[in-house]
Amino acid sequence: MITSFFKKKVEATADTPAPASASSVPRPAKRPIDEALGEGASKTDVSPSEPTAGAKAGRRRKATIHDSDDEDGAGNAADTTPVPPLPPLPEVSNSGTRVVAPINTTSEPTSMEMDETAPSVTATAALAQTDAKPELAAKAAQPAAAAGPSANAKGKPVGTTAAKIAYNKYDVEAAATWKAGEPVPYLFLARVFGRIEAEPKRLLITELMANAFRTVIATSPDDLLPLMSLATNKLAPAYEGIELGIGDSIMIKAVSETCGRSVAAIKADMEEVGDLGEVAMASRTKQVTLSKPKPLQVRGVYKTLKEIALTSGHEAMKRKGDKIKQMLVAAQEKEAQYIVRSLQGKMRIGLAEQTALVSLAHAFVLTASPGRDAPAALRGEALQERLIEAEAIVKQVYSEMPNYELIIKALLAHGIDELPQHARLTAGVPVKPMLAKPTKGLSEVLDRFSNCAFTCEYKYDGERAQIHLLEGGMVKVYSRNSEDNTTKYPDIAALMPRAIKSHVTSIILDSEAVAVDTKTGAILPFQVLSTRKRKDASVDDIGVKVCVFAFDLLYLNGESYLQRPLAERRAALHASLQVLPRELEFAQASDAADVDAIQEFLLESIKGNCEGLMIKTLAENATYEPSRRSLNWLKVKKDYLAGMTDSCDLVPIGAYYGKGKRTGVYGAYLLACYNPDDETYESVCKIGTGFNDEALQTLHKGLSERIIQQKRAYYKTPNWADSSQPDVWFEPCQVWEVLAADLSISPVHMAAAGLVDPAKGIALRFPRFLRVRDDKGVEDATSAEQIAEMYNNQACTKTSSTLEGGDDY
DNA sequence: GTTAGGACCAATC
DNA sequence: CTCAGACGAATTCGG
DNA sequence: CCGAATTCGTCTGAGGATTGGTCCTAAC
Repeated sequence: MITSFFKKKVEATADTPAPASASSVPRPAKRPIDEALGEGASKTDVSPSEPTAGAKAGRRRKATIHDSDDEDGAGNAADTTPVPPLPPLPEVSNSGTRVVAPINTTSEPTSMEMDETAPSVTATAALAQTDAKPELAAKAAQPAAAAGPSANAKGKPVGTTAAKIAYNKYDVEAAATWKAGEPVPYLFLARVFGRIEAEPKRLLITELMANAFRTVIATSPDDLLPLMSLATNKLAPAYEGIELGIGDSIMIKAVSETCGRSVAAIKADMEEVGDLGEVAMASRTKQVTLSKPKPLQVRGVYKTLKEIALTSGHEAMKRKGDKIKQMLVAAQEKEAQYIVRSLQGKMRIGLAEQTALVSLAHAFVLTASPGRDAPAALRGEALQERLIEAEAIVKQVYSEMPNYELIIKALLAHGIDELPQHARLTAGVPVKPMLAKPTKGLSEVLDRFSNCAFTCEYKYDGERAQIHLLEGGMVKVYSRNSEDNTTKYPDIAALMPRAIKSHVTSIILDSEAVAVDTKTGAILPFQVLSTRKRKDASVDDIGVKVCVFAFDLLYLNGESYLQRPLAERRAALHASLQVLPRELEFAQASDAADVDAIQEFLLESIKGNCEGLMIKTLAENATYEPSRRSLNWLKVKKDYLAGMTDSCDLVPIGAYYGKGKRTGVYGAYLLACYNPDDETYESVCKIGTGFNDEALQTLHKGLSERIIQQKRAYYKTPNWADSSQPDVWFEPCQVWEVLAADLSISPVHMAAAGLVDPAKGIALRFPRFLRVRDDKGVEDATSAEQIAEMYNNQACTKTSSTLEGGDDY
């Protein structure tokens, strides 16, 4: 019966909806910041909370390329500034030529020139009033005009091995308004961030950041670590466990208090603007401050953020709040915006770790270092090769030693080429784990690995555990994100000495920690694992037992195994450990290459309460190098398999305003199933992924017409705090097809409450939007009873396994 | 002063 | 964890 | 064979359920 239900779903999914061409709705990746927000004092001010501003923001949001060009043009006009001191921005070389999207042939020729001269200058107040010296702009414009749009500065045709990033025309020293050795003003960084945020091209972003690094290296190298940390929003290595303890709620309060505005007013602005940082900046700019506080410094902001993170105990929130307010009060231009974003943990400027690492590498190539040619000696292709080489070194080193402090110290002291000798893989320091790329099915896997040896392993539904055994016997356990989980897993620490064979003195292994029933040995669901104590657990009172399923070896007896092929690493793994049943085992693996055998193996894995398979090459391209190819493994999860899916038809009953790039549309919806027994709609999950831009627009438009003032009496929805309640409610009017990986007993959602658990309802795990079901009425939505049935039908829920769903494909 | 519950956060997937 | 969009590089197509 | 078109890989930032830990507040 259930199978037939699934079958029905499969058919339903088969007829594809007309795919919307993404080009039909040109939405710029980055919305230029609204002028109204930046210009506080100088212009007739329009508060963002006022309706006019909202309308304006809305228009801007749909801006096409034209608008961005306008922005560029406006930014070109240099200005004077009332706010000293003003460090000049690093100048970008004009290697990049804007390639206007082929669909949009309407852009004017002017866009080119504008772009060449000042690719990232926008009309924001902060940047409009920059120092962009006219001479500089003119200088930059000239060679560009001469070279033409499809050639780089040297006039070489684009396409061959033309310069990736030219790195000309940046006067490292002149960019600094501070004297060498003095602290770098935070304003310098804030302006760089501003330019980066306005720049969609990654190569130019890389260049902007690299130039900022160059200037700081040349003048105040002590500030390089703070700079890197602020740019990537990492206060300390993950394994040191330093957390800000600040979230949106606290930030909203802090902003409202600093700016003397109500929380409600801030929230109202958020609806329009979609970014608390911008709201803070706008509110600050409008404030009249009597005494001017000392300008913020890069190292000062960094230090304060760390202090905030380390604040704990009685009145901690108050003390954190005070520090935040201090910074915000001292903030000028866009400083407030980026301070707020740092505290929120989302810089959203289009530059993240990977790009920052590249910039860092490039900066050191372009800076004279011990035993290296002066950068001036490097030109053209030689320079490019050098940049690429440096990039690889830095990324590689970072993946083996994810610690900016050590890397930057080593870079400053010894330069790039010596870096690997000073920051290498060590037991006790986590390695960035290798990740897997999702695939849509076995056929894709076979496609990809058609001509090389590969192996399949069970994909266990637990938690990644990178286990280090150090010389001397100490054991450390790290998570997927390099957090130190040692005190969470004293049981793993205890089993390691028993598991290693006698020749092993130190080892790093990669594994999945999975909850198991010690009596039966059965694998338990992830939900059970997550109830384990997280900190300072003691071996004696561990409620949930764990079995470690080891699948890789990265390091053995002082030697790195990262460069060796998987076949070899796996052999060493098996040779180094002995199985301790229900405590440490090897991941179930099969080297079979024929389709039927793999299919069978996949089915078995699912019957064994696993998520599916991991597929990895054994010999070629089989090293453990997350830096070079982070997704060299493939995963086949059961929810991608036709016939094994949990697909539902659900009704959107509420929605949340989107933030960031979803500003102006709903960012997420609350979905419900239908319970015909008492004619209610019971919430089963929120959903915020699977929509393309067009769907976001259409759904927003369509459902905005169905808003009701209050939620209906027959909506059974979570008992959330006010701050989590949907921003709007809808009448039941649409049915959406939604895919999920699993169903879980929910502490908040209401679906099928009473049918499986006496009080709790059921929720979807990893829900994603597939399409609107125009063919279904709201009362044809998946019923509460069906949800319960689907829950009970899951492999891990079943007692007597009758999972013979193989017939479905 | 102590404790219980709630709000919020950070972490896993 | 899932997903979409953007850029840039690689590869394929067509004259 | 070269330039244009297309595909592919990488990176970023939107968003999900669920849990334990921390701090605050209100009641005792």
